Amino acid sequence: MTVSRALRDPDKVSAKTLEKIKAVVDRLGYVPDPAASALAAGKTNVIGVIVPSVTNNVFSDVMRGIYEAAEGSKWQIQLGNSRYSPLEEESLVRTFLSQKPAGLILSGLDQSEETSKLLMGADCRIVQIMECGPDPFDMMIGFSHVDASAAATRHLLDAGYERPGYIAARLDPRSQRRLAGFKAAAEKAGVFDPARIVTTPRASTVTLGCELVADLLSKAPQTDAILCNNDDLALGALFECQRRGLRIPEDIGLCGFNDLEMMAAANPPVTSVRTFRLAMGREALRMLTGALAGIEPETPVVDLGYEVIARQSTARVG
Amino acid sequence: MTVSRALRDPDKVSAKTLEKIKAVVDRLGYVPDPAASALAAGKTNVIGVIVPSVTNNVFSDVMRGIYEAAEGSKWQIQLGNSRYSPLEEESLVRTFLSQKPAGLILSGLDQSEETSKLLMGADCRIVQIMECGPDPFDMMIGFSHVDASAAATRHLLDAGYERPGYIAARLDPRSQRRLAGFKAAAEKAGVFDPARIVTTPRASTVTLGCELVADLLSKAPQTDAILCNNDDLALGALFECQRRGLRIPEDIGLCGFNDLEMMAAANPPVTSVRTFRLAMGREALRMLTGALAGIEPETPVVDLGYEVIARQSTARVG
DNA sequence: TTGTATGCGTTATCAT
DNA sequence: ATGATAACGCATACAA
Repeated sequence: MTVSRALRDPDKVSAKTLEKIKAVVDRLGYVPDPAASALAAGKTNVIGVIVPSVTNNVFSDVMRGIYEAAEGSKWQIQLGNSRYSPLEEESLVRTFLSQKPAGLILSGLDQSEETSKLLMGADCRIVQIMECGPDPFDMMIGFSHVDASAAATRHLLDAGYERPGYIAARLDPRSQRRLAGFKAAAEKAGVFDPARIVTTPRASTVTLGCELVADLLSKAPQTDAILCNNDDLALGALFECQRRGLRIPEDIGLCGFNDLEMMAAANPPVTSVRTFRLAMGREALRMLTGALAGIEPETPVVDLGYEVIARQSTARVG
Repeated sequence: MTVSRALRDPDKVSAKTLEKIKAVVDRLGYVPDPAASALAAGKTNVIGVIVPSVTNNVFSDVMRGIYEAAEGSKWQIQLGNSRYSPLEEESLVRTFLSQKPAGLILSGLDQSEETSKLLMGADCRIVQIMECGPDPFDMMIGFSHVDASAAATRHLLDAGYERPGYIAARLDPRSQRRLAGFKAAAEKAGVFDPARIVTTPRASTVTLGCELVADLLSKAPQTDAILCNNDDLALGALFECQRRGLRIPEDIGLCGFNDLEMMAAANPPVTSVRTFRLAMGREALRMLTGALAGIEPETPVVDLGYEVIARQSTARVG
């Protein structure tokens, strides 16, 4: 019993005993059994993280933030991949909950009915990431996708483009909200034309960016700017426009979303909407572990905002 | 006890009892406690995976392969991020082993002395991924980085380039072996010049690809082809060459490594060395779970090979 | 095929 | 500050 205390909370043991214990632990190479601990205590140091994709750059940055913030602490990150499927998400939540986790980090606002039920009854802290919305299960950190893409749209219009189009792949809930933001801003400016929207359920790739641009330009050749649902598509769009001899930004403007590192290095550099993915992961974990330590966040919902990074690809001359 | 059996091995229970049990399990929403199971059985269904980076595209593809192969099975994937640090790797191995995992998947051949000791004494199956080498702890699946980059180098020479350079970032063991492969092939052809090698300890980015090319061309302006340690650098190299008005492939040839999806979409399409990352993850998990089920692989070391995908960026005319 | 007794290694609780 | 006891929920070994 004293050993158990010494290892978990050294202050509760006299210095002398502590020393003795440490020596023996070292000599024997003793390592506590987490399973026995979990069984006896009825809880674990596991923090479950569920993301829709482990390949997508966006989520890998968030994951990195989470791992960095957890580094060296007692918290164990456990990663689940829902592959954009609400059913797989539900199954993962079930699995995680059976492990009596200390906390759960989920992506987005659109959990299924069943998942919501599980989460409401869950005896752990929860952080939703990637978006901001009105009704967090517990805590939330992200930004408004509608606002961010509306801002990007206005940037295109302010730059002098008059017939903006939109390309998107895999319409997950966040993509749909970005599309809605574009539509709202374009309608407000009186430049919305559904013929200039091209989408597909396929997953985003650079190649797909090329194809979507080809589609868009054949359907609506007058398009003079393209807002891309993410930077992979934007890179494809850049390549495809250049292959067609279109000058960027003179003939056509280009804007991405997320501001991956490559956008600044491109030729020409591509305008994008910066999002704070590393910080989001880091802060999500901090909110969670803080709450577990009894320190509640000032507000349950944290909006990290976004920033339109204007570059040459939308710097129309004249 | 019968319930325990029914849930783990339904065949050992009569159909009638099974049905009754299922009904009650459903009604009560019973979920077994993995901690209690681990404690009683002295083992778990956890498969620990340690990768050096969760951001790098290369590893995210491998991870995806692992997750896909584990989907729906009883095996629980647990991911650790060693951030290219042998010490963090050692700490992760220690943590994983305390959980009595069924298996471990590690990256590379270069575990520390201490890590090796831990692994030799470990009571679980082990798969090393990313590389092939002579002395697996247990099983191994990957390819030869030396051979792959030597093949890429020969491709450049066969295409008629005569003064190939090499750019690389973050010289982890695999990068070093790729550099060694380039050097060996270039020396063999009598075209090796250390002035045409530019490296940095910084992590690979597209922007860094631009900078390294700038460096290379200022140190060795006669360079007529660049072999890039990975595709991020290659993309940066593409942009930087184009910014400088160099024609690809006429003035300078370009070859990447890994064949990320974007290389085929680029303008011009960029030659790269294809590696089988998704398959590597998938097969690593299959080898592991197969072995756990008593089915040993035909050979402990599996070489997945590589393929030089020649594209326009090295199609020199004349 | 089903059930009983026992123990896994830790922690909560209470006592000293 | 330290220690004794019981309990956590499941699986092993064995019995019926």
